[in-house]
Amino acid sequence: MLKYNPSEIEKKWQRYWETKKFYDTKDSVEGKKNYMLLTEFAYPSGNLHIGHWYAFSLPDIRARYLRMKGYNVMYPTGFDAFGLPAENAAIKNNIHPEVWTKKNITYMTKQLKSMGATFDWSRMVSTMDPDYYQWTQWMFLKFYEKGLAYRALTSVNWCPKDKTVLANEQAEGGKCDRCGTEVMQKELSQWMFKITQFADDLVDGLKDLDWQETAKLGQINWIGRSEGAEISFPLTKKHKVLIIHGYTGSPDENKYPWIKNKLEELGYEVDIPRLPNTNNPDQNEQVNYVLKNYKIDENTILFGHSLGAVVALKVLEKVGKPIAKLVLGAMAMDPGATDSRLKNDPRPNWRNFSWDFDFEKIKKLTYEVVVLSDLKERKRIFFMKYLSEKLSARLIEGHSVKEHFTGPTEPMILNNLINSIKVFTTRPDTIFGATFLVVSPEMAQKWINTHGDLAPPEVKKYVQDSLKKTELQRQENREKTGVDTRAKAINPATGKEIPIWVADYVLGHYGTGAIMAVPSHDERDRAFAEKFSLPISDAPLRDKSEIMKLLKDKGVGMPHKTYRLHDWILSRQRYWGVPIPMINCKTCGYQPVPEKELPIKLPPLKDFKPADDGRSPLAKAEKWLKVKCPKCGNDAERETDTMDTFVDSSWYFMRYTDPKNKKEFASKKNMANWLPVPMYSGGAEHTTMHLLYSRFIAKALHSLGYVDFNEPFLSRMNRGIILGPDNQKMSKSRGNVIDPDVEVKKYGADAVRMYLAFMGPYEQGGPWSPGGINGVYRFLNRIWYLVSGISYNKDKNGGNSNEYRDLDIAIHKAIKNIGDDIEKLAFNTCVSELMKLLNAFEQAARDGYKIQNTKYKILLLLLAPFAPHLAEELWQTVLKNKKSIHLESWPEYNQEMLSEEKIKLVVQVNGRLRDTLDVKRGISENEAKELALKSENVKKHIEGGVKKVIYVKDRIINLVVGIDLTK
RNA sequence: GCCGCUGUGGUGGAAUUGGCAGACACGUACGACUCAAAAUCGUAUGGCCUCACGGCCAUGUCGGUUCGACCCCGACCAGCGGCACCA
Repeated sequence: MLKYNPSEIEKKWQRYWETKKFYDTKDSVEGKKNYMLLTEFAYPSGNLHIGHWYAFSLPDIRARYLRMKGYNVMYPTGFDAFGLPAENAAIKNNIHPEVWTKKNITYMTKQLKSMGATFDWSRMVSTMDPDYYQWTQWMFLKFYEKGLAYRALTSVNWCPKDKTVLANEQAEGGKCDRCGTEVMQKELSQWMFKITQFADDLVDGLKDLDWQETAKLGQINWIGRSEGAEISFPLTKKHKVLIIHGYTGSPDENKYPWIKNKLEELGYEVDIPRLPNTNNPDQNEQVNYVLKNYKIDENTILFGHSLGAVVALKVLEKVGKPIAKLVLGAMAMDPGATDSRLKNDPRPNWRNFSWDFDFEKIKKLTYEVVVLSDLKERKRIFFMKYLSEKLSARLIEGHSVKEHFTGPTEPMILNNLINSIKVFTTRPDTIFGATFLVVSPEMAQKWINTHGDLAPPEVKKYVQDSLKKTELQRQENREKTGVDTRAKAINPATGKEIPIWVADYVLGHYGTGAIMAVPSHDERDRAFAEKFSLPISDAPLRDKSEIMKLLKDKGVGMPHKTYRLHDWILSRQRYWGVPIPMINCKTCGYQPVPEKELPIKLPPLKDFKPADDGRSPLAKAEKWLKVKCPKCGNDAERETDTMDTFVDSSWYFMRYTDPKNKKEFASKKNMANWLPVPMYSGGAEHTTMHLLYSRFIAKALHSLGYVDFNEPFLSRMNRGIILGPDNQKMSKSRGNVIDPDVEVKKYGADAVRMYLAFMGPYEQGGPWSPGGINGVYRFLNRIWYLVSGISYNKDKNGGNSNEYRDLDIAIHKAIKNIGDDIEKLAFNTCVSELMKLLNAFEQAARDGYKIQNTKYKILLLLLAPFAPHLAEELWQTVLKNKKSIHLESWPEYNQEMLSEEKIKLVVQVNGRLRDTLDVKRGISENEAKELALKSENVKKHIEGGVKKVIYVKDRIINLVVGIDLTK
């Protein structure tokens, strides 16, 4: 008898399966349902670790099982090939990232093949392949077209060591997640994806997904939706409001008298110039009229409505001095661009209005710009968005407003005219206890930018100092700091005047960047109030909806949602990534690369180290860099930043469905064959990154009509982590690393796979136990000897089915339980079942039964997904089957076999076990009672007399004695 | 601080979801084989009392609901994870 030699048989069968292309998946197969089993593809770090085995070999059990159940199963894999570690390793070893990465891919492919998994290598994708990243670039362009990708100046996480920007998700706890260096805040212009546009959908969409609760909650926490209200606290400083009416308008027109009246009630001074020639306006004439007759300074709030907004912008541009606030309501559009009504307007002066503004200049002249959209015409909304982007303005979309703001009362305008500090709160019901306001240093800085002269020096100093600090430094010091701005606001609920402070415990990037402080209800506010002796009010709570109604009626508060989630900053100042397909032209600004020029290939570069000025190494690729502007044809430069690799990896599963497509990232038809992914397993560390990004990309593509699904992953299993034998995280320094190659050499791939399956629940992981894998290895040996020890044609006497009944029952139970448990991904209990089944076989053999060939076959079929090599070897070599075991069907179980005729009935007295009876299945309560009462041990315990009998058929009979049931 | 998860033998873990707690393994002890060891096979293995039949205790702690609770409810303790000066 030959010994079980895994390394020999495993190589043999791996070659056999590969040559026969067993696992190259067809797009569809007649009569079979498609099933894509997705696991996160690997980063080509250079070596497979035990975690990879856990990630890939366990889902493979399910893949093999589903194949046997008749599915057309795709089990794809690939490589997430771009990224920082490749570049760092490359720099360290003085080898090109591409060479390094390709070498790793080759080596890891070999390692992956040693698992004996059913990977479909014909569909392998690698994100560094231009055929792949051309579509990553294409998606960027499509997103750019629709405003889902944009460039903006933001405060970003900057790693001084890696010299690159990091997403919030990559800078958790204020440390770079690659190198651990403390992250700094830096103001940079970056490309971003508008993931916040889908924030609600990303939260609400989870409801219908079959994901682990922990994964769902992780995302919900990360998105951090808070529902509350945005409330305006008017400043006590009385401003002058200058209202510029629109085309054919006048100070007497609809809402103006009402607004004027209301503002004056609040103590504002209001001017509404009666503009000359309102029915046939001339821009210069109107602008000059305003400039001549009205004083405009830092106390002025300027409001322009419709065509008046155009006048207002020109007025401000000409004044050239800061004003308090600029409000543009329902602004008329550039006639050349969109509005045919204007274009065809017969009045020549109208058309001669200039829409050419120096937006940068205007931005610097205002502390705050608000754009009010009337939300009635789509073109107009588009223009309002454009305008608010140009001016970095708050865009307020009107709800239930009169068309073009022509109602006799317009609270939305009034509310936004008042110069106020807006706060976000989840507790509007505490507003009566709000005794001061606190603004963040970021918000204060904006105000200082335009009104620097007015700010007290200690405020300037405090703001400067705190903005220098990193996020981490600001959070380290929990002791409250802050200064009084000396400005005052009115609490709109109490009407009382309250101070405004600036303090760094208020964050600039959350909510409005300012809070109403309620020391009586908020610990932080209390600590602050106590430290600086600010008033604390014990005003009682009010009913939330009552408060909201009050604030709404006053026009100072609206329900509002805020998110912790920020837009996805995807620019990376790095070489080893996908170039962002944009061109920067001095005259035309950023222009998209024409689609037909894709892919923009990463230029070969010898020196790919990041520059000290923070510019991407791509800036050194001079030939590549210099291009013509696609719009004006003048000299221009390519964008030198590359994309965050999470962009690459957020759509790779779509490519699996159509990996060779040259015309699309994947055809809708092919995607329909496989997507959305029914089952995705991977690491819990990706909950708030990869999984969230992928969901966003899918939703964005869906909204643009390129994919038919809105959620990419219907179910998700986060797998656990394999720890070292010492129950600690594996690490070289601890010396507790288990090398899968070593284990495979010692015990074989089958044993490694099966032990990983056996060690515990998949979502839990656990410590690697050398004894544990040895136990599994022993089990495989026992199978080997059991099956290869049989001799044929000796089962002639085995026809007596009664003799085989115990074994048959064990077999049928195993078929059912293993199938059920694989479906549940409860691999550990599957292995237990297989062990029990082997015990039953061995018991039968020990009892002298001759075991039929067909029974061994079932044993091997059940084993096949778990130990595919051993099962194949015994199936073909020992049992002499011509066809591979992996082309066989999963065996059927016989329901009758599962319900044994004889069962053990548990007899309890007062719920305590007193005896077990061997009885026939299905006996009646009376029969059971009679039998139970005969039991000697039961008799001893029922002396008080049986008061009540609980009978659960085929399970238990419980005799209740001496308990007063009337109580 | 908020949210969530988990507590079962010496160890990893089972338990048909309210019906025999500890399946299946690891480990340990003893035995068989062996000159011996390893490997393999067999027996035992939650604790306490008992020669035994059997009994009592036992699923983090305390209490409750129930004929009956690892499972449901309440309070607490411990560990892990996510978020965190997020208003």
